[in-house]
Amino acid sequence: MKKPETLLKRHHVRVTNIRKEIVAALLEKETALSYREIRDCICESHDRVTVYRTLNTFVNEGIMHTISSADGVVRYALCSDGSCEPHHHDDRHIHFLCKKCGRTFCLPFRAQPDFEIPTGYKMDSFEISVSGLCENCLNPS
Amino acid sequence: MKKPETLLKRHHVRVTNIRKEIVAALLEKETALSYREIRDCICESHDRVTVYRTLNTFVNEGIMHTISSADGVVRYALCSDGSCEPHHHDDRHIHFLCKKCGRTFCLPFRAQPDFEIPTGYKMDSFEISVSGLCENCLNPS
DNA sequence: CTATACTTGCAACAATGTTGCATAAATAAT
DNA sequence: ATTATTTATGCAACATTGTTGCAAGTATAG
Ligand SMILES: [Mn+2]
Ligand SMILES: [Mn+2]
Ligand SMILES: [Zn+2]
Ligand SMILES: [Zn+2]
Repeated sequence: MKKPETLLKRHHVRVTNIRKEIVAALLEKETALSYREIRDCICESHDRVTVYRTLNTFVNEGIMHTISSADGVVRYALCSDGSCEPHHHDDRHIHFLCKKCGRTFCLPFRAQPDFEIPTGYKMDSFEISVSGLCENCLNPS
Repeated sequence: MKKPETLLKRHHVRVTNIRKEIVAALLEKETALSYREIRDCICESHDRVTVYRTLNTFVNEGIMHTISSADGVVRYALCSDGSCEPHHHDDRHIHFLCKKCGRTFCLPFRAQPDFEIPTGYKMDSFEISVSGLCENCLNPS
């Protein structure tokens, strides 16, 4: 388990309470979280605006990336070590939305499929969102 | 070129002005449109709420489906004939977002790739969003 | 043509997200 | 350790998206 402070320093951003709290929430839950969920994990006294600004900073600095699911909710997930440079998110991994518990996971990188896209179109990057049942919901222990 | 009225009747929804205008806009542009873009295509006097309710009706009746892109904007696209049943959108096609012109296209169905997802997860459905350059922007005529 | 079922517009509300500006806090410099 | 500088925060205000309840209007079936 990594310390939020270490992570922030490694990315050369100032260490503040709200930043530590938000990173801690993401590290603890181990899933992607929406603004609302993040809000519910941190001290209530922080202003909404500060939360949004913090999340924007994290995305810009390559600390987190956003995931916009089919349900229209934007979620934030920690970038795995070294996978995201500032302003250059590496999107080679797949996102998984569990239909039962509603949690969103970044799946570990696996072999990527090839696509057939029509002639005339040029592909730069792609994103794959899978939905179904997560480990926990499929095999409740 | 199909008539909006025909399309609405085939789906057993009442034919009203706003419905004809919205379907006409989608048929004409041949791309997915956001609420904002749709609003700019139709008569200004229609109420916002009616636009949203119309779009919801269309999605529920299988006339359109939504696309939530990486930019967080929800777009609406006509379902190709027979591809969508009410409440049961067929998501076998790929969505393409052009980085230059910003337009979103539903690509015609092609062979689908296989995914490797980690053991323990069960996949129900998936969605693929590709971004890059569209026909028009790649080969300006 | 009339009855009825559905659609519309309006008012009100809630959530998300942004900007400008003064104050406060974190870090760098002394 | 103290001060100076840079950056972050809180507050007010605003814009946009999206929803609901309700009364009035309209499309369609009979
Ligand atoms: Mn991810
Ligand atoms: Mn589509
Ligand atoms: Zn689950
Ligand atoms: Zn284009």
